[in-house]
Amino acid sequence: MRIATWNINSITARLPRLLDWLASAQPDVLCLQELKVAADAFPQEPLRELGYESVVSAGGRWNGVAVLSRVGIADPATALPDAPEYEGVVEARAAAATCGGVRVWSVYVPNGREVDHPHYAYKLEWLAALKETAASSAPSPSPFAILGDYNIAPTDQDVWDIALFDGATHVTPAERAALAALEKSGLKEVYPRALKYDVPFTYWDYRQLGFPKNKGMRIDLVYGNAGFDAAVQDAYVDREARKGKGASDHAPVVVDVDV
DNA sequence: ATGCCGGGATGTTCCCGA
Repeated sequence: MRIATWNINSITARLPRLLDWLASAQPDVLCLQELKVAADAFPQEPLRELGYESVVSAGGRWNGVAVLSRVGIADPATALPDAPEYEGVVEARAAAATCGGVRVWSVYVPNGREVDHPHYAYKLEWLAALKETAASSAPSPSPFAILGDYNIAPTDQDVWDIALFDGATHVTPAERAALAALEKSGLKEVYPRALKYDVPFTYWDYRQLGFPKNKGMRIDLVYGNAGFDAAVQDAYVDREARKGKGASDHAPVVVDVDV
């Protein structure tokens, strides 16, 4: 089974590229983030024509996540249990489904903006809620994984120049401690192959030739429980999808599992 | 080569992303 995650930065703007990518990469399950679409504008029909059912948590202009599956959907969820609110709202940042026997979460972790911004405290609260979900599901003998845009670079090597991130979000000890907490809960990161260069970045800013100069970040991550990790056959970042006009600023992470 | 930001609403400007 092929499972992938991709921050597509607007499913409306990206629909032609999304449909092309589904047809060529042939994932069985795809976790999407940053849909930037209202629930009633989610493109169910063209996805259904390619054989995909969807669990959608749509937030309108911002956020929005989904799980697409062509191997069935059971026990759908459209929010993280005990998800914290931001400015009085539970944002559309998590969706889950059991697809072909694998429990899959698609998550869009809050950005944090600046370390002294309320959004950063919210980010850490959100990650604490995510850890609770991880801790309750990781012991399951069935494969379980949380895929998505974590907005955290796990190590200093996961950004193109750590010196430029002094005092910035995405690299702080507290954020990395949240990833360590997921591992303590029984999850392990699935590290993708690099198809080019040493570090498999997943995001490159649109500005200042970020992609051609490979000024990227590795922030789209896959964490799985023991059953999932044991089933992994291959994993890679499909940087081809970042090329050309009309690309998302993120590339998909693809994981092949033998389940 | 992959080429100098893009998306969407509050709309012709602003907020957000990381």
